[in-house]
Amino acid sequence: MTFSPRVPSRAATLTDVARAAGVGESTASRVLRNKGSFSEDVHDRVLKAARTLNYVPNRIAGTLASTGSQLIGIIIPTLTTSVFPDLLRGTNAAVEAAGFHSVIAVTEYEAAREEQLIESILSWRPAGILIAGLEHTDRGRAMLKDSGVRIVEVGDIDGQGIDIVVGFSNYAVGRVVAEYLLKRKYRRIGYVGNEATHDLRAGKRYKAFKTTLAAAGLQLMDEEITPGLSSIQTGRDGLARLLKREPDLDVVYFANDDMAIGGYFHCLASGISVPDRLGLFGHNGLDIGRLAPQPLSTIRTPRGIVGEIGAKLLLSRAPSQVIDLGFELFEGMTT
Amino acid sequence: MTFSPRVPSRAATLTDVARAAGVGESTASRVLRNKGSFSEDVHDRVLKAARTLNYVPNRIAGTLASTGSQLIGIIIPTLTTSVFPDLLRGTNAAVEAAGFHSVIAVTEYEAAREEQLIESILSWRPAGILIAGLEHTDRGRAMLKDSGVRIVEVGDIDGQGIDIVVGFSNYAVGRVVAEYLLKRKYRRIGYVGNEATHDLRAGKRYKAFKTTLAAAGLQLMDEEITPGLSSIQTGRDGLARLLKREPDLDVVYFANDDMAIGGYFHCLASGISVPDRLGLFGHNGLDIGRLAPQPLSTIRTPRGIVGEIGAKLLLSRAPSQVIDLGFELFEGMTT
DNA sequence: ATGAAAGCGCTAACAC
DNA sequence: GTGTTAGCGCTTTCAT
Repeated sequence: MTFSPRVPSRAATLTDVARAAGVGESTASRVLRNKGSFSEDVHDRVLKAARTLNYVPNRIAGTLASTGSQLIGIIIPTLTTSVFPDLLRGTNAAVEAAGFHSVIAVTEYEAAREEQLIESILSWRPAGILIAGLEHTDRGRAMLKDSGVRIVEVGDIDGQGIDIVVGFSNYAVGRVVAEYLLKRKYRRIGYVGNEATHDLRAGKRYKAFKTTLAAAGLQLMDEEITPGLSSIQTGRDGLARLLKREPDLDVVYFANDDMAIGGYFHCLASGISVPDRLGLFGHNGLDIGRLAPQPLSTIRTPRGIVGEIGAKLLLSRAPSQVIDLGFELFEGMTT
Repeated sequence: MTFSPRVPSRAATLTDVARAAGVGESTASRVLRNKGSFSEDVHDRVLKAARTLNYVPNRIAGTLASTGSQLIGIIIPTLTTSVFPDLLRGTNAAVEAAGFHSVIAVTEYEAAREEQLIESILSWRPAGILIAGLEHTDRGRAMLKDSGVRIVEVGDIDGQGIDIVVGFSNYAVGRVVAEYLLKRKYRRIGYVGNEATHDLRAGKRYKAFKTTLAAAGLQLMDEEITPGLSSIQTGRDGLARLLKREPDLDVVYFANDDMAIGGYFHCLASGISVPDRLGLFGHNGLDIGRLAPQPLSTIRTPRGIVGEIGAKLLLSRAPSQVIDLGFELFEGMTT
């Protein structure tokens, strides 16, 4: 029987590197972070020691010691539609370019879950938090505000922000869409959406849409609100039910492109001619709508840019502010 | 002039809570984590103190002290196609359900960047890492292996894994597609893809595809490899160039659905009848292809499930293993 | 059941 | 230019 030498399986620490290089810990730290001063010779020895020891710095410890994290919290409602991945793409580019990392959390559009995730993310002491929307629970909002870190709320500017707000006005969208449809002489107007509790931004568009119609002396002929998340399926089924009740509608406004495409499929399947017999209007400007046989009329939102600008401001010392990035009405072939 | 009492702006710490509750730090810690024993009375006092102080635990400190993080590192090539968000959706559900958080990093398909991100992610001492693909730089692979944490490689099972591998065989995909096209009597076959350096999985499909053709005594009539990332645009342009050289092709295999849809658009725009005059075959089973005027023939991959199972195994103590989740050939209307 | 004390691995003064 | 020292906020023995 032989004794095998005890091999330390734990990862190498700064202390190990310092010892191997024959210098003090702080010197090794300075070299590794390229901060402060040190001699050429020491520099080489430390780097060599780090390499041979396969040293990977422990940022957990570094963050604790310096009280300054390189983590950014990202809180979004869902990953099911491409809307938020598009946003993420923008944020991530900016975040990684700055040497930070994103910690993401998905609320599934549930307020209670959001509150819990805010606390959870905050417990990582991120350098900042980027969160979708302006509506949070009182406690959630209080935690964000009291956290002392930069907060960026994205995607919606209709309401009271905490620090920095980047997005566009969903009220304006609802109004613009209504005005457009009215201008195009549509009068028998329907709406297909999902419960506003699930998507507050869609609720704002809906509200402004109705208000604008009312100002023109019109009102929604009928609407179909489906519970749960929006999808191609719910859009398709929703339109079918709506038309069963009101076959004479001349246009339908959908809460988003997914549902609108679903509606479009219903029309294709039922032989309803678009846009002659029925016009369709969506929201978001997703690929799926742009690439449909007849490109979907919709509102194109600057999701990637919102994410990117949001992240950049998050990492900046800019003063609190609201940035309206606007949107674009795309007139496709469904209206 | 009055003195305002100095308000500590810093966040409350465990020490603050303990003091406010009139107990020791360790006792407060036990109560807050519901671990160990304490009296009913102490329990209430600590919780009340925590609430009134708006205490948010500092997991950075907690992790450092307990050497056990609640962070999972996720390393993926891109956020541009919906393939990886789909994956993410699966992982995130499992990760959050277990009370963990995902730290994501995007390599943009660059090996050097991946290596750098591996180190960067590792510096957060995650409980595990989920990474796309089996190919990494030597140093990247070494760092992963030596990290001591669970590593899950997803999306590809053709090669040597480090710990746990979840995905499907891209070689098998290439072979199955070739066999299918041959069975359908296609003989004048072309390929449109992007540089294999950018998407190694696509390269494997391509290779197996050619090998299978060769075994049947056939070879690719022509191919068009575009540099850079794949997109609808590159697929469209690629097919156009390919057909200019070889107008007599009867089917084209694309590296993925994005490119295939681009090719489909080229056909629509140029009056090329699909599939009579030219067949098109993609890969991934994206919505965009499923919802095209003529549903795209493609390979449907179980991305969400791969992510979910991968994450579950990541958090488990399961032994190292390879899990083949397979794929499905979807015969659409473009072949 | 509870508290004191010793770190976790690092950074940031502050000496030298 | 370099080393020593004192924490960062928490968890974890180990007494009591």
